Amino acid sequence: MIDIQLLRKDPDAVARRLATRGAGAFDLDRYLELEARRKELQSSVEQAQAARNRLAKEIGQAKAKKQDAGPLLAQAEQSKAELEESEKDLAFLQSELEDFLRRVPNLPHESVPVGASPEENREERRWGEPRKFGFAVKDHVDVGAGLGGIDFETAAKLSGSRFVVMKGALARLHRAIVQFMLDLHAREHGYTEVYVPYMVSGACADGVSSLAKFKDDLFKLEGRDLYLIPTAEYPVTNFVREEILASERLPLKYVCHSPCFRSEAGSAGKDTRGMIRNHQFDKVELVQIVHPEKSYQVLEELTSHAETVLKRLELPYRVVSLCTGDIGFSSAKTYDLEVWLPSQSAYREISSCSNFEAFQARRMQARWRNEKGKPEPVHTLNGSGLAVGRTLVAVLENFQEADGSVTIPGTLRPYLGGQGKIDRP
RNA sequence: GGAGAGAUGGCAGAGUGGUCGAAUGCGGCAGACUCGAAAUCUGUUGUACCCAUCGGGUACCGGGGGUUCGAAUCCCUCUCUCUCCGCCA
Repeated sequence: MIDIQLLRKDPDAVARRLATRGAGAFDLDRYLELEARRKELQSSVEQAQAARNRLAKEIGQAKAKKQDAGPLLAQAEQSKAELEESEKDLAFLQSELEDFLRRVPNLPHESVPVGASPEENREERRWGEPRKFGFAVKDHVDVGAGLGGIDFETAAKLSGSRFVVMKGALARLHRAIVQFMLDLHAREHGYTEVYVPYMVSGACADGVSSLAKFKDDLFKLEGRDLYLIPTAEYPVTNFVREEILASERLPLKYVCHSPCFRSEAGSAGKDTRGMIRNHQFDKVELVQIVHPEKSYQVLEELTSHAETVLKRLELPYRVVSLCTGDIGFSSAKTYDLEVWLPSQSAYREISSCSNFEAFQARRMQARWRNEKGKPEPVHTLNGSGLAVGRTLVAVLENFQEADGSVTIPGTLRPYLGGQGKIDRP
């Protein structure tokens, strides 16, 4: 949630900043109306409650002194129904306001480029030189099929479209990529490796994003309040939900490998071929819980941790700062890492690194105790480090050879028993 | 899946209808004593919200609902934890 104090103090400024995300991000008039009604009703309810409490106390005292409490009792009974009525009204109004506020996206950071669509994202830097191929490049589907290791027909038979079966050397390569990423972040970047549930409650889902707005993107378990995680961010960030952390426990740095499940409800016809956009894919996720004043420095660090994966794998990429119209619901600022895919002659997203500031922390009630001993929301960040399926795609495409084999990047070879190349079976 | 027990503040643990936001102990913080520390003593120590200048008020004893003038305390329900039985990778 956005900062309610800020919203009360200067609703116009909040509305102006949210407008940079696009029309309809925030209905200022609706907010002002709800808030005005809430204030008035809450004051009157609390005054009535105070009167009731006073009266109840007097009745208790009268009874203790064996005095006649009859008149007081009659008086109390009389005002009861009226109070109950307005308490109900207030509860309804408060939940209405809460629902409204939970649907409001985060305020973009001032450094985020203002723009309506991905075309207005800002390229920050490039790394690596796309390789010149002396032959016609194949995409990862054809490379994988040629090696007999990627099988979409079997996957479709089992589960429909947007799933994959991997076999043999390619299944091993997939696993090697996971191991390499986990080891890199745990050993060199100081993250603690964690294993987590792949299903979380609706409350956890609403802690990191808006369940009301995005439930169609998730797979839900029939008849239960459980959702398959679309990213390890969901369980891992919620580690600190409803906690008040001692200052010295920060920062918390977690790295987590998990499968991710996405319905891809709005993606009909998009990236239908191959492993780019599947219902199930693996990802190694980086999550940090930090002091508020450190979060922008940490965003740069976390992004560089994800970049290190691409550098070690010798995959050319660029870093893009998403514009106000393209950043996610909860994010204040996001860098996308885009890897070079020769078959598309384009950079494609392989990681997304975001600072959510206190937005998720307020939704989750995740706080730390500041120097004055007061609880205040932590800042949360996460980034893919990286999406495993897309990394496999990038390796297959960038390291393919004219004879159909694939050279294995040096950094992965220790994870494959020293194997330097994947050949036709 | 069946039977039983339980869930109270940072932790332990009392409290079975009225002055309980909650005893007591531990821990934390501040002070006294000390050259300093330990020990001891004294004080203090939950969260959110509302109105307001000081200050006052409301809510919260696992979640939700109910009974009552009044609920940590009584009733219903859900969740979780523990013990025993069954099943099982």
